[in-house]
Amino acid sequence: MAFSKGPAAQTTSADVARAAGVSRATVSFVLNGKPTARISQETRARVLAAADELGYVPHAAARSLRAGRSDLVLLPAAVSAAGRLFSDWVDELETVLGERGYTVVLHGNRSPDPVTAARAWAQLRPAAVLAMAPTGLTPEAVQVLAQAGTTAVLAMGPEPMPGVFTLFGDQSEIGQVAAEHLVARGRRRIGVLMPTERGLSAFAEPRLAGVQRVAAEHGATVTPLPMPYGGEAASALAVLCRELGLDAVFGYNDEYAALLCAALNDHGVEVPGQISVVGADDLLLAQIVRPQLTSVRYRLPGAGLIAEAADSLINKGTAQPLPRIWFELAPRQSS
Amino acid sequence: MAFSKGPAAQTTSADVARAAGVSRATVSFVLNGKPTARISQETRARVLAAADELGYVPHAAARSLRAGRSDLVLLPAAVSAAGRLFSDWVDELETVLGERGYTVVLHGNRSPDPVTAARAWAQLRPAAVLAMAPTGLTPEAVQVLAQAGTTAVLAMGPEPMPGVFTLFGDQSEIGQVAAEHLVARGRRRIGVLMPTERGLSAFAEPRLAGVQRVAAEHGATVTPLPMPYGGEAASALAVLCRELGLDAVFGYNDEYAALLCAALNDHGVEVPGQISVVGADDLLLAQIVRPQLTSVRYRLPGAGLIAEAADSLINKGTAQPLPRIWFELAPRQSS
DNA sequence: AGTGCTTGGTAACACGTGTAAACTGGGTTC
DNA sequence: GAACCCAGTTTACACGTGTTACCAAGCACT
Repeated sequence: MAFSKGPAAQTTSADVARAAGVSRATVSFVLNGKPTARISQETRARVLAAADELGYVPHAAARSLRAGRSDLVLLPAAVSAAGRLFSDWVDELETVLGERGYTVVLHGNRSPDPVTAARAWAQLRPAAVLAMAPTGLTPEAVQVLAQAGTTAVLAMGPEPMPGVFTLFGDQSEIGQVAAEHLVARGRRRIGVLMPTERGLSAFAEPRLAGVQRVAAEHGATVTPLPMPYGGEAASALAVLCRELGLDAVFGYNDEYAALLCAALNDHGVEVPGQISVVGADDLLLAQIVRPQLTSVRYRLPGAGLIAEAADSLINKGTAQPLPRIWFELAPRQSS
Repeated sequence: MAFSKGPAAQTTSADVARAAGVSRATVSFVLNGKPTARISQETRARVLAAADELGYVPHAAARSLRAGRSDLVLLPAAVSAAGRLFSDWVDELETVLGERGYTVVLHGNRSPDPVTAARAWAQLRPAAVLAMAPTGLTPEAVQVLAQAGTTAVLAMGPEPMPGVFTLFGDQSEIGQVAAEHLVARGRRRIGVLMPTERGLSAFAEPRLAGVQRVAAEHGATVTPLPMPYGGEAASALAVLCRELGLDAVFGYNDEYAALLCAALNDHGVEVPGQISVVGADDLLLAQIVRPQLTSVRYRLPGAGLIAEAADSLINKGTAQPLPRIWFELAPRQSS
C-alpha cells in the first residue's frame, strides 16, 4: 500500500469555501439557494466560480444523512425480468420521477428470501420502494423497511397489504382473458407454458391459475408445460403438444409463445388450424412473427400517475388510489 | 403536518446498544466482527439478539461516509437500451459483484450532456462506474468522477482514454462483419437501418461506419435508412427499399431487422431472394422468425472477469487488461 | 448617546457510523 | 507491594453536509 495515497481525496464544500474565502455555511447557502436575499451578489458569484473551478459535486450520502431522508427511489427488479413492455414503462418512470427531484435506481434482488432482500434495500434508506413486479413482498419485509425509515412502499398485486400502497392488478386475469378467448373458439384441451427462468414463477403461477379457473367452468383440461428459454426446449414441447392432442396453448408470454409457434411450424403443425396459440404482454414481437400472435395487452396507469402517488406517499404519507391494471385481448392470426 | 411525527424514526445502532445494555462501540464491533476475540460470547449473543429483535439494518450512507468509500457499483444504462443480450449479462454481473460484497445499481442517464450525467453519478460516490454502453464518456466527465473520489471507471469502447479502464470492442466491426458477408454474396446496394430511439445512435453510428468502410473497398453503395421502432415505419421502409433497388439491408439489430423482414414479406419482396437481410446481437428472436435471421454475434468476456477487473481497479488502482470483444457471423436463412 | 432594524456572514451542532486510544479490574510476575 | 499484562468495554473523534442560532457593522430614529 506504500504507493496508494489513500482512497482518493474528494473535493468537499470546505475546499470550495477555502477557495472562495468564505465559510462553509455560506457555500451551502449559495449552492442550495434557500435564503438568497441574505447573500451579496458578489460573494455569491465568487462561490459559484470556485465551485465550478474545483468541479465540486455534493456528497449524496452526507446530504441525506444530515437531512434524515434520501432522494433515492428504489426499483427492485432484475433487468432481464423486465420485458420490452416494462422496460419502456420503467424508463418513463425514471424520467418523471427525475423531474420531481428523485434519483431512481434499479437493484436486482438476488436473494429469494423477502426479508433478506428487504434488508439489502433498507441499507440504502430509500425514500420509496416501488416493487412493480409481483415479488414476494411479505409483511415482515415491509416492517424491515419501515424500521429503516422507508414508509413509502408501492407494490403491484391482487390484494391490499398493510403498510403497502397497492397498484391493483391480478396477473391471473391475463390467463383468464386468454382462456375465455380460447374456450369461445371451441378449444377444450389447453396447454400452458411455464417458464423455468428464475424470478418468473411469480408471474407464471397466477397466470396458470387464471386459465385453470376458466377451464373448470367450461369442462376444459389444462396441462402445465415447463419450458426453459430456448429453441430446443420449444422443439421438444412442440412434439409433446401433438402427442398430448392439445388444441390450444397459452404461452405465458409473447416470447415463449413465439418460440413455440416457430417450433410447431417446423414440425408441420398448423397454427391456428390444429393448435391455437395465445401470448401475453403484447410485445412488438407479436406483430413481427407470422402468423401474427394473438396476445393479452396490459393497461398500465401512466408513469405520471405512479410518480404522483409515490411523491404524495413520501411527503404526505398517503395517496389517491390508482386505477387498477386491467387486461384486454389483442386478437390476431394465431388463434 | 400535525399528525406527521417527522420522517419516520429510524432504528439506529444506538437503539441496539441501549436495548443490549452496552455501548454503541460494542455493537459495532459485534456486528462487523473484526476483533471478535475481544468481545465475550455472552454480550456478543445479547447484542445480536437485540439487533435481531429491533430489526436493525445499518445505514449505508453513514457507513460509507465514515469509511470514506462506498460499496456501490454504478451501471449507467437505461433499462430499455439493453437488449436481451446485455440484460442477461448485466444480471450475471450483478450476481458476481454481489458475491464480492458490492451493491450494484442501475441508473438511467437522462441527460445527454456527459458532464451533467457524470455529476449525477458522482453524487452517489460510487466505488466504480461501469459504462458498458458506448455512452458519450468524455475526459471532462471522467475528471468530474475522479474529483468526487471515483477512480475506478470501466468503459466499453474502441480506443483507450486517460483515467478509464477500457474494455476494447469496436462497434464498427459489427457493421464490418455484416458488410463483408453481404459483399461476399455479391450484394452491392446496401441499406442500413438507423434507429431513431434515443440513446441508440451511439451504437448505430459506428455500425454504419463499419459498413461504409467495407463498401468503399468493394465499390458498393450504402444508404442510411432512419427508422422509428414500429410496424408502420417498417412497412414504409419496405416500399422504399424496393423503390431504391437495394439488394441488401443491414438491420442495426435483430429486432429492427426482423421488423423489416416481416414488412418485406408483406409487400411480396423475397428474403433472401431479392433482398438479403442481416441483423446483429444474435438475439433468440433471430431463430424464432422465418426466414431465420443471419446475425452478428457478440463475444463478451465473462462477467467474472469484469468483476475481477473492477475489484482490482478499486483496491489496487490497476487491473489486468481484458480480452477484447470480438464479433462473428451467425449465418442463417435471411442472407 | 443609546436603541432598534437591516444586511451579510459565521460558529456550532446533529445526522449514524467505524475505529484508535484510553480505561477498568483482576490476575501474574519480579 | 509495585509493576505489568490482558480481556472486555467505553470514550472520543472523524466523515461531509444543512441549518439554527448568533454576531458585527452600518444606518436611522428617538
